[in-house]
Amino acid sequence: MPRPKTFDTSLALNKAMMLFWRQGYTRTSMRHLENATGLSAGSIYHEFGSKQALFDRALHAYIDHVIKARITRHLDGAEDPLSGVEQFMLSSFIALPSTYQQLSCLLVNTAAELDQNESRVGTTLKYGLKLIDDALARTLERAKDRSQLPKTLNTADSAKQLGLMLPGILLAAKNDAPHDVLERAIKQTLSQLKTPTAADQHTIGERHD
Amino acid sequence: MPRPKTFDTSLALNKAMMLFWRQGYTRTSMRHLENATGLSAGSIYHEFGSKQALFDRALHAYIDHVIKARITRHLDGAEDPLSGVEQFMLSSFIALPSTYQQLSCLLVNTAAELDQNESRVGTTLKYGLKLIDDALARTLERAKDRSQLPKTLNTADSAKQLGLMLPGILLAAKNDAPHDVLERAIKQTLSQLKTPTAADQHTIGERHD
DNA sequence: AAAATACTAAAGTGAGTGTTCTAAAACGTA
DNA sequence: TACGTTTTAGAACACTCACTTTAGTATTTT
Repeated sequence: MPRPKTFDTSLALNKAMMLFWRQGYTRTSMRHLENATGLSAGSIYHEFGSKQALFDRALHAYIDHVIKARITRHLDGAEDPLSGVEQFMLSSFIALPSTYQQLSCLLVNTAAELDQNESRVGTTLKYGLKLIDDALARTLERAKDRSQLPKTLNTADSAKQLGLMLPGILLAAKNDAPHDVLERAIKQTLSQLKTPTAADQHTIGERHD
Repeated sequence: MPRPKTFDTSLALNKAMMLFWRQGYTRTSMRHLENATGLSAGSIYHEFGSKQALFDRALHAYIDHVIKARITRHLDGAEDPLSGVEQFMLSSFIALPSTYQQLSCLLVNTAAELDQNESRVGTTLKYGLKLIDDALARTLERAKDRSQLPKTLNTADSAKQLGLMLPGILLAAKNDAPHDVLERAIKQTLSQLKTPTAADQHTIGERHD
């Protein structure tokens, strides 16, 4: 019986996500969001509740679309797991679709910008980061099965090691670091994983915290 | 002839630096800076010109005091260069003096928060990051001289590799990542450097960009 | 004492912030 | 046609922001 809504919620959410991605949370004002979504502030608050809640949903949308697509494409969907991992790492700062270029990563940006006491966004953030770590570990395990990596390698720790490099890579890329330097650091790390080390022997098995 | 100034500029700068370190640039208002320094807004503007200029000087102070102290203590001043590097990496998220605790790193925070077109702060930032990379490379080279690392190791690339991990480590620590996971990732990376890999052979010598 | 400089405190600038209110508009049903 | 309900745009709210101005006071030298 009531008046039906005239806009597409998920389309508006996507517009908001792109804006947050490009500008971060703080630098994006409600006026910007009004312009980007085509909605008025009233409608936005009616639909999403608050700027923070909208951001949380935008972050979720980012994880579900952008991150999961990259995981599927470069990791789980990779024919060759080890070069898939390399592609995944490289794709964090190059070879993005043209519209997404120079956008860094919303997850990393959020982790840096986030105020500790915004626990709602914090849990969404951790969910996204864990998604990446797990996918990396899964793919390293697959590489191990194919004897691309030594049997002694701790894949969970190695996945963490790679995951820890991503923020640094993105920040460096944002600050005009030459791409070949980043590329070399990634390739060096991966080639080190291929070589068995004494340290691996001490940390086989368990490790579930 | 005139009335001499009654406040200590470098002391006020240090107070401002601590505040920026704890809260970041955007979240620190002029009112906060007035309270922290004990100066009135008028005096601050007379002395430093603008909030941005004050931040730039605070960042310089951070580099010259905090960063250089850590480099001297853990890298250049280390008896054992390799374990010095390990201590340097670990000290980024633990074992800080109690007053500095939970403060992450102003350099990393700035790199993340920075708007690309603030070129003044951008150059200061690069200066600080290069300081770290160079010190790491220097110390790895020293470790190589003592046969702690293989002669084939490219120290510049390895320094970059370690430097790229720092932002990730700090962001992870800020987001409640368990310290032992971070510790293991660091130690694993270092033990990998000790093992010669095929990739090293291709990248010996040159590399000056 | 006069001149010059340093500093504080407060008010005020104009722009921008997230959020709420209001009232009109648009629909399905009675 | 009129009603109940929801959507919508836009004004308005109360506030903070960086920054400037002004007026007054303090401390020095000439």
